[in-house]
Amino acid sequence: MSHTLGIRQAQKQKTRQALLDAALALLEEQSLSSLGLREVTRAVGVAPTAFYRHFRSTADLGVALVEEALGSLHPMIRTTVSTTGDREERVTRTIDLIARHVDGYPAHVRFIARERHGGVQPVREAIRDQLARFAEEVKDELAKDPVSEGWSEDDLLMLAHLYVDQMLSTASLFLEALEGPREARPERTRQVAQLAARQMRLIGLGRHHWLD
Amino acid sequence: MSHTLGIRQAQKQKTRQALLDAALALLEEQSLSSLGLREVTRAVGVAPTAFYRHFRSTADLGVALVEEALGSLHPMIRTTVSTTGDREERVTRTIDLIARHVDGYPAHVRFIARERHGGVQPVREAIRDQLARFAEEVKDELAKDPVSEGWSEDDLLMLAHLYVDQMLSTASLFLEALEGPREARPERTRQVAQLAARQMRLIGLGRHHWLD
DNA sequence: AATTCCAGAGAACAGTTGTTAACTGCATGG
DNA sequence: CCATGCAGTTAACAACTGTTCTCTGGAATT
Repeated sequence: MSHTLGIRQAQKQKTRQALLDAALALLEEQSLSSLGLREVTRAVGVAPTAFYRHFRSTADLGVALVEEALGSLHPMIRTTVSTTGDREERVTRTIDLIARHVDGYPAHVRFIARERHGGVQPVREAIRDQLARFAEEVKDELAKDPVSEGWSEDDLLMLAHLYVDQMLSTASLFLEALEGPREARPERTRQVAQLAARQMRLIGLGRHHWLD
Repeated sequence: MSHTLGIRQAQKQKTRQALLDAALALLEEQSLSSLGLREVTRAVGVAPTAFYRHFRSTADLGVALVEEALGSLHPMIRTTVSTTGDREERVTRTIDLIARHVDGYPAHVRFIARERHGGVQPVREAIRDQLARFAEEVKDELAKDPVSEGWSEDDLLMLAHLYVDQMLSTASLFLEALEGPREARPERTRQVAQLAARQMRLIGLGRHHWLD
């Protein structure tokens, strides 16, 4: 199925990726709506006009970044929600996985948190769609759990959205800890993990008494 | 206590407010990090240099907008959380109050949601501080409730943050409904209210079984 | 009534932006 | 091997940006 790309296509994809990477780096200290096309090409070391060979506009590049940041996350979601072990263990495992992801891809996390309500409509929509897909997947996994017996489809989706929002909020807090003063980092990370654990535990409790 | 301002100070405050209003309007379709000082002064109808008489930079103006958008919200929070009535009633009353606020100040809500994780550090910090103050106030109100007997201070604050995040998320959803196609607006608003009600109900359930 | 103060105006600055057009050189397919 | 395609370059454009300095008119102070 996969076809070996010619030298030409390979080089094109390479600069395209360089543009995406440079943009992501520049977005650490600004929003997409203020990201200039020249700024990006300058960082890559390529002529401004080369940008148009890959993207119509910076908004278009933003949508591509959404794919990159969230597209590869689906398998992780599935495995996370459906991990075995007792309830407390699953909570800590989930939070640990989030922390690990933030550590590995901080720029991606920041981009999503920032542009989810950002000033560029197409990007907002792309993020909303991806998160809705996540919620659907979480819902499917929740449905398999015996605890969900008797739940309506609406209620399952409501809970799924709550979980997704919670995960994003937690990821954002981990990121803040990561950006804070170096010496306070471990302690702050611990605090965030503890807060997230309690909140997830409380939501889990509400879940178990939903049908009372 | 209040002193009648001279013509001079009054006129100054008037243009200052005009700058804030114009900025807020311009921020409906972009982020603060891309908002230009000339853009704002042009919208108001004053010379670009007049801007410096009121703000050091657009970031500075952003911080002022945070005060305007969130500063006046504290009394509302207090009265909301401490309203009487049975649990179901309190949930719907709270959500109704949020919806009303979004209706009345949509630009403020959008600004806070957008810049909370936005590209301008001082503004992010200002919003974080204000939200932390909100959480403290919610915590104080929660502590008065007999349900909170035996709760640790940490757990109360954890729940307070969960509620604050939930409120902001709900407000943002109401805003999206408000911005959507005119004909789908009532139905979409109803859906958001229903979703928020269920989520708050579930959190409330978790709260009541916290000490099991 | 004379003086000080200061919000806002005006002009100019160097530097930036997105977009256009015509080009070059090299990998590709006939 | 040669003709075509196309990623990236070069140059130029009008428009825009934040910031500085100088000036002005009228309110505030004395």
